[in-house]
Amino acid sequence: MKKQRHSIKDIASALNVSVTTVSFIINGKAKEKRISEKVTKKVLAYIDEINYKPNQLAQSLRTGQSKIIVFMVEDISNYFFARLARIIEDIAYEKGYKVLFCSNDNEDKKSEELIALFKDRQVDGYIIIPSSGIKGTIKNLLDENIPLILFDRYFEDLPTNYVVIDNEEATLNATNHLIENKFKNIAFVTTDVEQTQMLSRLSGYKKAVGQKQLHEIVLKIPYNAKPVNRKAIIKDFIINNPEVDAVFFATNYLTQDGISVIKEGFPSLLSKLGIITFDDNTLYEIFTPSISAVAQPLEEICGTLMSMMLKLLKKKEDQKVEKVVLNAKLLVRESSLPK
Amino acid sequence: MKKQRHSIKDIASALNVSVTTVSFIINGKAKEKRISEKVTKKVLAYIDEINYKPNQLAQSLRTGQSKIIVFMVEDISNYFFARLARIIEDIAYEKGYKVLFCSNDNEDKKSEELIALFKDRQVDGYIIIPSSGIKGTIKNLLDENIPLILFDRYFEDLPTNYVVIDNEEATLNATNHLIENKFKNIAFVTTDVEQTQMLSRLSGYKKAVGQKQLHEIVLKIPYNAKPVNRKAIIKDFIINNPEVDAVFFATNYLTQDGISVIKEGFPSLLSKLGIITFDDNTLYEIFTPSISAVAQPLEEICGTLMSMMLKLLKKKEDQKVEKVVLNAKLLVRESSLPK
DNA sequence: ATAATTTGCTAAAACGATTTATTAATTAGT
DNA sequence: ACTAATTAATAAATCGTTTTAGCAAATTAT
Repeated sequence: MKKQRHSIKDIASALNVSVTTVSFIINGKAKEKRISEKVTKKVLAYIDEINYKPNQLAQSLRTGQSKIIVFMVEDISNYFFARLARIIEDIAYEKGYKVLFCSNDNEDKKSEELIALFKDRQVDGYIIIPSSGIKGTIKNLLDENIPLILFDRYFEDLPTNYVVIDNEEATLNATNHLIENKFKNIAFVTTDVEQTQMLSRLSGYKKAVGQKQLHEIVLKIPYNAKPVNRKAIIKDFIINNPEVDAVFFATNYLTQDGISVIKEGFPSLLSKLGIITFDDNTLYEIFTPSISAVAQPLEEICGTLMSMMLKLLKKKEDQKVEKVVLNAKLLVRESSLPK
Repeated sequence: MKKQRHSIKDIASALNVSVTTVSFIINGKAKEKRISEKVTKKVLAYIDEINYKPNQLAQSLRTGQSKIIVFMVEDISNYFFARLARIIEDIAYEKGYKVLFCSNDNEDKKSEELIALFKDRQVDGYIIIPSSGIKGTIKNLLDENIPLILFDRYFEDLPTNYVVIDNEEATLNATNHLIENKFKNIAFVTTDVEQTQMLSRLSGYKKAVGQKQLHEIVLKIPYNAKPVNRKAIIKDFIINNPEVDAVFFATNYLTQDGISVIKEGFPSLLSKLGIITFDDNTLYEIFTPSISAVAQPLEEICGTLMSMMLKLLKKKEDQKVEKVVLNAKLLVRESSLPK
């Protein structure tokens, strides 16, 4: 019952031409290779008739091109990454590429395992959110001249292509927005990971409060802390800093923890506190109060990533390293307006 | 500078043995094929030394196994699907499989294009949320004896493996919960797609209100309506049905639309109305009021899917069709409790 | 009429593995 | 001492493409 898959060989023998001829025709090299109009038509017609589709595996083996790219993020179930994934997917499929998505949980071991895995599979290119300690592995990819783009964060001293947003500018603006709306004691809740994106976000906040001579109130939560512990830390922080009238959460899971703590422990604060979060979520819009967010330009990020990738895939040699910095946008909602 | 990738041939010639011998050893058939202990050790040592990894493409071409499975959902950026994807990813990678995720937007054309695409790539198995009109395509996969599991919904008259939840039971319970909490006029907001999951959800609701002799108040929103139009429809519905004291949203994007409409147009209703939504989201917990949700057992669904898939991949012949129905869980939060 | 080109097509190698069939060298059996 | 069985290894076919190198026939040039 199993339907027969056709191969070039089948076509060739059915039409009494050579495999070479068929291959040339399929690959649009008929004219260039001087295959007669007559034969070309015959073959194309037959291909159409039996609905022949080349075996991609064989093609890949021969050409060394798998037509697969890797998109590695922290956690594909996270809203921000999932949105990116979807946009990348659409562009890639349109261009004839398939995408292997994977999550590294921002862990070096996972990142390295995954990269090793993909190498055996002759993946054509990598778009990666690197965990902090895989500079070596990234450098290897670089040395092997494999198409590679980092995004969201990067390594200062590694000449890689990357696409990031101007995190400092983003938090600077957002913090200023809070200041303009009369918030005086703005806390910045972030993690302790020393990656470029987080450092820039912190630095933007510091710049803003510094310029206005306000107090820096920073809470760094250990990256590996479990949700319960993170919440406990935030709760303590709120108790110990009663002067705080606004909170800037540097990443979305912290926002979630923070709001949860406030809702449980200090419900009256929810409408009083100024709140801004980094990375938007559709649901923030329908929160009560709706939550202001720094939104990354998802389409633009993905568009840039993919057009860079396609360029890299075309000609692998002597390409200049491209560093792209895009701008985030502050979505002002109720939570950051005067109360 | 490009690092040389090693092939079996390289190993063979470096050690003065045949390619066959090396292959046997790599595949653990040394004893079975009577390769001497001595040669085996030598080869293994060398493989380890140069860190040889077989070329998966070549392997796949020869064996017909790509070690790739497809996971097709409506939209990978949707929270529910993204969560599933992540869990599937973890299980698959652990078992040596890679996953091609893709989104069909519940459109037949996309689904069919994607499936056609993957066939050329010799994908080993498919886990699919089918759009409503691809019964034919699914049947073809079935006839070709390709490992296939549908989930979330299925075709009544097609003997496919599937994993779904008991939607009827879920909405029946959830509706009863509203009734027990004194809500009398419970609206059910759903879409007009005639797929098994949506029909069952509706039927569970109808059963519940029927048993208690309450009014059926059902709003079916065209699946293809744009968010703006969906909201307009919901708004009209609210205006025209002032008796409604609770709303059951049959799927998560409708919840979003609904809350948005309520927040904008009828803010006082938000705390008065009973609300339940289908499919949970971490953020619902920290909403004000927190939103009660019917939560599907994600881990269980994915675990079942993958163990079924691995079984299918092992021995392709004469397998019984498996139909698994799991139970959802009602997460009771503020929105469905008495006011 | 002969040499040089052009046209139309193809044989065969290659990609990197797996697997079947076979060979050569030992060892065991009688 | 001669056959049978076992051990150790390998040559070659295969998966389905792409691509290089080349051949024969037809055409053009001289």
